[in-house]
Amino acid sequence: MKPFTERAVKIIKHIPPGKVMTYGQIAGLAGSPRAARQVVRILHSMSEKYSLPWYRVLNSRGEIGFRDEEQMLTQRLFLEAEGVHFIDENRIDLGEYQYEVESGWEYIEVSIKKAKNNGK
DNA sequence: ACCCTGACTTGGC
DNA sequence: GGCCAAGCCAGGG
Repeated sequence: MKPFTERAVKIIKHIPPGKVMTYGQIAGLAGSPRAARQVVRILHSMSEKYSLPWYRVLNSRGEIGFRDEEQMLTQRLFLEAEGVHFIDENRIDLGEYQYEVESGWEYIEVSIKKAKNNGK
């Protein structure tokens, strides 16, 4: 797995319950700000394999990306189960739920290490 | 090795 | 607000 992919996977796994991140935001933190589509690819092909909380990733407008009604509903139910309130059929308030990372990738790395230490 | 696929984002009309 | 084009690229067939 390439470094970008590896970092993106770590970031996605690191999103806390009840919070969301956008495709572009993840791409930026992983080191390639314009690679939102790669994040899509990762979610599409690796969610199951790496147990990713895929439903916590939305587009830059705070909407669920799926066009398909059933998949969209599935994602919405996952989020609502974590307390996320929808202001529209498929849209949430990013200002309220977006997981903001202050200082880039380094911060994520530190947080992951902390989480590991807590687990010991 | 080439080709296609993706749930995207941003900036510029 | 909408439409368009460009940027991005690993994994599977």
